[in-house]
Amino acid sequence: MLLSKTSEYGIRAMLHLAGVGGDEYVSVKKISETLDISFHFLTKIFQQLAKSGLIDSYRGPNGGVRISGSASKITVRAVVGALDGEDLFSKCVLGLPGCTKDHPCPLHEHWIKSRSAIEQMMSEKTLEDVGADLRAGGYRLKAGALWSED
Amino acid sequence: MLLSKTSEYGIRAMLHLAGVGGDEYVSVKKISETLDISFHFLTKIFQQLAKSGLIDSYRGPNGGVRISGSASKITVRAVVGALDGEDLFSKCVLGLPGCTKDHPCPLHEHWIKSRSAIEQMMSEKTLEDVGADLRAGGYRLKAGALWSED
DNA sequence: CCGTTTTAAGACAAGGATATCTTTTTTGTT
DNA sequence: AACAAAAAAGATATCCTTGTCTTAAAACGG
Repeated sequence: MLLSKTSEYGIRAMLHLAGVGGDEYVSVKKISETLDISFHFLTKIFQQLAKSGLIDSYRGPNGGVRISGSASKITVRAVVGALDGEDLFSKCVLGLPGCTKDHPCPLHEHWIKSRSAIEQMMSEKTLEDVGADLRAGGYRLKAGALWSED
Repeated sequence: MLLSKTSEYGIRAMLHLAGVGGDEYVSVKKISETLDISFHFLTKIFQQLAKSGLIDSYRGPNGGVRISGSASKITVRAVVGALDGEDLFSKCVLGLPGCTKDHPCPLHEHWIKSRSAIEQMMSEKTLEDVGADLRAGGYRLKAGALWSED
């Protein structure tokens, strides 16, 4: 599996916030119900994202979470980095420590190309871009329905 | 992590066999010591590879494992498929079931390109190719040393 | 000041991946 | 036939991810 469940859920939740737009706080409970994700698990994911500075959180009635700063400054790449760490973008495909151009595994040259392609793909996708895509329609963030039908 | 430890070890072991060349049986014990991989764990991995038809095994003195058929017909892609299954090459990056061109997640179009690039990279690497690379020198299959220094 | 809503934090449970150990079966050698 | 070498198979242990549950802390409204 490329991404952990933590990252899968975290990305979906962040993209959902981007689709909602604005700077209102949205409760984690609401998000978890909308996206069919375990509430308590999602809470912990947002706590990690808060520590990484990607979201703001606020307690009490009408509290919740929101994207921190501008959605145009946050990429899917940053969400994965905050939740799964840098391994996907830095480690050897065979798990060898210190696999570099000078001390390569047999797949090194080829893997770093694929790895860079993944990183670039995730880096050029900002939350703002995806939010606009979602509002334009035709995309899904959960199993059953289109985003607009959430 | 892109690949499981099972696949990481399995690929390294298969590439090692390709580097050795010939159709002699090599004992799993020897391979596990050469590559610093747990013997019992590697045994189970080879059992899976045997069931998938990628290796032959033979018991008793001078027994062991060897690549089944021609090393030019087996790719890294096939090893991953046998050990980790098809998920990496078929599933949605966000884990959504039924994520297709008609019912896409917001990353679908971009992800299938990266996914295909990975699959193609692994598909064009045959064990024979890598075996030749290893014998030519300069590559590693374990943490410390070059393959020729195994 | 009290009750409600919400995130924060911690404890715990289930499951799978990883790893180790033991026993069985097959094969070759003496 | 007896022994040794090696894979096959099964049992068990450890760890991390995933998921659930409970309690605490913060914020708001009456």
